[in-house]
Amino acid sequence: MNAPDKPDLSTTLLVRDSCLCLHAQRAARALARRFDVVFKPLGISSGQFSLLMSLNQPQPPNLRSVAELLAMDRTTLTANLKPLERRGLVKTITDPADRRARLLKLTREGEAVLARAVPLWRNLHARIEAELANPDQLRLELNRLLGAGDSAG
Amino acid sequence: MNAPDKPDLSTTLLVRDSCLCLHAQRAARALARRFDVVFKPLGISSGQFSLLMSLNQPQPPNLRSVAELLAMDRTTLTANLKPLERRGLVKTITDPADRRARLLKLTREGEAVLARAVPLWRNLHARIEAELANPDQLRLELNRLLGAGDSAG
DNA sequence: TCCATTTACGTTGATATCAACTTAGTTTGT
DNA sequence: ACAAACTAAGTTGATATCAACGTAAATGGA
Repeated sequence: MNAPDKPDLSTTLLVRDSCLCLHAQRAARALARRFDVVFKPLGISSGQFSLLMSLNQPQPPNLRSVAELLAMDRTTLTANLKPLERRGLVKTITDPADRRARLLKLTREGEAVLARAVPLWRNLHARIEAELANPDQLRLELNRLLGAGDSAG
Repeated sequence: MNAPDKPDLSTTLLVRDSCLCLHAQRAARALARRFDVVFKPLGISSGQFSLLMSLNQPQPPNLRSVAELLAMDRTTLTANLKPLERRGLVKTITDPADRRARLLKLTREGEAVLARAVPLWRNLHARIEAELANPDQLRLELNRLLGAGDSAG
């Protein structure tokens, strides 16, 4: 129970240079800002683009499955849907096969916004990939970070 | 000016599988949750850990430089400091050499919390690195995403 | 010196994020 | 059929995130 001292400078530098959580947060913030800028004329954010796109399926998915796809908390998704529903880009219907579940569906207007966003996404995304040495490898590694979660080895 | 149609399924799948913004957000969220869990006994989040660690410098940095280091908006940092100041982990002083600037400093208690967090970070971070094929490569690519910002090429 | 510009920061308003708790519908064992 | 367990989702409260706007201090040119 000795009072822990202040971490020394070498530890600080190690964390700053190597922490994958920090590196991922920074990259995520920077990328979000860049996409926010290009989507701004359409009135949507980068996160809203991802969400709308994930709803563009033949069969309307329920809330849980979309939250899983986006690797976000279920309750975060509930919150994120609110402004999109209010603006008429998304609507929800109770699943007739399971009245607990809400199925999420793009409206016509939601589809139109998404269609206009796609060329903007293509343009910026191509520029971003050009900045990278190996985008495919990056995607693979990022996906690996989703897996386990908490299997305390 | 023709009304854009709904994006077709192949486009949707392309975006879902390749969008680096989406992939980065997902990985960032998943990582944050994992670190939040291990830091919970100390009452700090993963983001607060990164922030506290970035203040552990010989010379107290000002707000702008920390925001840059974390690649976050300056006003976000202002907001993030509030709960840490309220809990007495961080204090700020006006820079005597430039009275516009606030210098950010860990308190003794902030240093103590940070010191107790380090072994928890080491443990989880090692497990996470073990899940990856090439952590160094991942960090390099993530850092590349910080650079340009908006140089519309 | 004086004023325009630049720089550092704060506030506000909207959205994003998650844990903890709650409600309601479904499934299962008997 | 019925109660227990499980599952889908909502609500609340705290923090995180950023753009837009506003304030004050430093800087630089005439």
